[in-house]
Amino acid sequence: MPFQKENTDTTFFSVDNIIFGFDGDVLKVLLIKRREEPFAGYWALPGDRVSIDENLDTAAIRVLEELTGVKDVYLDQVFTFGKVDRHPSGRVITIAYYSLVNIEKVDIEAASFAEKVEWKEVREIESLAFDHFEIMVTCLDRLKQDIKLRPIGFELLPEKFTLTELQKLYEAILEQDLDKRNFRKKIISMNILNTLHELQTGVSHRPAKLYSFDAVKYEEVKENGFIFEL
Amino acid sequence: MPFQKENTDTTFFSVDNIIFGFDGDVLKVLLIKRREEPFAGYWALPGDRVSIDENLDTAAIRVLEELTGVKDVYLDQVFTFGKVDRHPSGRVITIAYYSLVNIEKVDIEAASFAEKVEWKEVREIESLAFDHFEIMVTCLDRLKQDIKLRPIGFELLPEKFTLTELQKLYEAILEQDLDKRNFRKKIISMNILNTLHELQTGVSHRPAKLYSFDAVKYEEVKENGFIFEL
DNA sequence: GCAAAAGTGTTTTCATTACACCCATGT
DNA sequence: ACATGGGTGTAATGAAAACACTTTTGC
Repeated sequence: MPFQKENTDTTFFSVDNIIFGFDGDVLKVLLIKRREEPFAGYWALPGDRVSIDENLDTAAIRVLEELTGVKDVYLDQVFTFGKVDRHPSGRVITIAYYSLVNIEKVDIEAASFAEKVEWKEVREIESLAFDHFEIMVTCLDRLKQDIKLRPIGFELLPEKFTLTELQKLYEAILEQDLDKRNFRKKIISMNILNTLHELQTGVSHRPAKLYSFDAVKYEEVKENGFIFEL
Repeated sequence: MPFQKENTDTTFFSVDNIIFGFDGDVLKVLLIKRREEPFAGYWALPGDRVSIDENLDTAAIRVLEELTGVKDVYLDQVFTFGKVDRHPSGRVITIAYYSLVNIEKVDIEAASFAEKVEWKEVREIESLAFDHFEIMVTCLDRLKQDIKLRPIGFELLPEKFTLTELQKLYEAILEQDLDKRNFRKKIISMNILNTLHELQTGVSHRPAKLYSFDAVKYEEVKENGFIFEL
C-alpha cells in the first residue's frame, strides 16, 4: 500500500475492503500479507488510496476487483476510521467497506504490494496490521446485523444452493445454532426463493433440492409490505 | 465554512454534525444559514474541516460545542459522503455524525461563517446546501433505527421527564402512534428508569409522575442479558 | 443393510396487540 | 362542575420455539 513519500501537511484517505467468503463451513475473510513497511510481513485488509477523481464506492470496488477479478458484488460502507495516530507514517483516514463474494468465483492474484493473498478463517484471526483488527470486528458486527435484516446471505453462496447450506451460512455468521424445521419454514414462507427442480449431486446420502434467490420475487413481496427478517 | 483557497490537487475532509433536538412536540435539527459562497444564503448542516491533528469524533464535538456551548452529548458516526462532485469548490469528503441534545440547554451563538443559526422542524425541511439534505435523511433513518435499539431517547429530554413526554418523543421520531398502556408497560418493565417521587408542576390537569433514566440500572440489566428494544 | 443427511407438522410458550374507564388537578 | 391529560389491567392474537421420526441416496 503506497504511503511511502508522505507529506506531513496532508491528510490522505483510503478505503479498506473487508471481503467475506463462505466455504460451506466457516466464514472467511480475504487478507493480504504486506511486503512493505510499515507492518511488513503482517496480515492486513486489502485497501488503497482513493484518488482525487474517484468516488469512494468506486475505489472499494476497484480494490476488490484488482484482488479477485470479481465484479458486481454486494458492497456496503460501514464506518470511517480516522484516529490521528492510526497510521505510523502520516494522517490517513480510511473508509471501511465490506463485500460479500462467492468464494468459488474468486481467483486470487497477489497484488504488487502483497507477498501473499489468502482466505483466513474469521474466528481465528487474532491481530492484523494497523487498526485493521478493530476494523474487521466492526464490519463483522455490521454483517451480523445486516444479514438478519436483508436478503444478502445468498451473495456468499453459489447461485444454486440447498437450504442446509443456507442455514449453515447463517449459523456461521450469527455464531448460533438454528432449528432446521423452523429455519426452513420461515425462509420458504418468505416467497423469495425459486425451487429449482434439480437435486444436489455427488453426495452419499439423500440429495437435497436446489434453490436460488429470486430478486424479482423479493422486490414484489417488499412492495406488499414484506420485511425480510430472520 | 472555510474552503476558499482550494488546492485542486488536494482532498479535504470535514465532519458534518446533524444536531437533533425535541421541543416536546416535534423533532428539530439545528441548521445554519450560510453567509459565504458557495451556497450563500442557503440553510446547511453545521460542519467544519477536520484539522490534521484532530480525531474525527473530536472535530464533531467541537462543531457542536462551538455552536451550542453544550458538552457531553450523545454522538454517533453515521456515514461518509465523498462523491467527487459533491462540493463545487474541490474534493471534500465529509463524515456525518448525529448528536442528540436537550434543546433547553442549547444557547445558540451564530458562528462567524453563519448568518443565522436556527432550530428547524425536521419534517418541514425540503432542501439544503450541498448534499446536506441527503445527509440529513440518512442520519434521520439511522436515528429511527438506533432509537429502537438503544436507550438514547432520554438524551433529547430534560433529566426529569414524564412517560407521556417520552412517548411523544418516540412517536415524533418513529412517525407512528403508540398505545399508551403498552408503551408504559414496556418501558417500566425494563427497569432502567428511576421513579422520582416528584410530580409535574404548572399543568392544568392531573400532574404526571417524573422519571429519570438510570444508566447504572441499564448497565446492570444489560449484564444480565437484557436487550433494549422498543 | 448401514451411514448420512433430507425432509416434514403439531403443540407449547411467549410477546404483542387491542381496548375503556376512573383519577387528580387547575380554572 | 368541567376540561384536560394521567394512570391502570385483561383478554385475544399471532409469532417463535421446541421437538422426533421417516425418507432417499451412496457405499
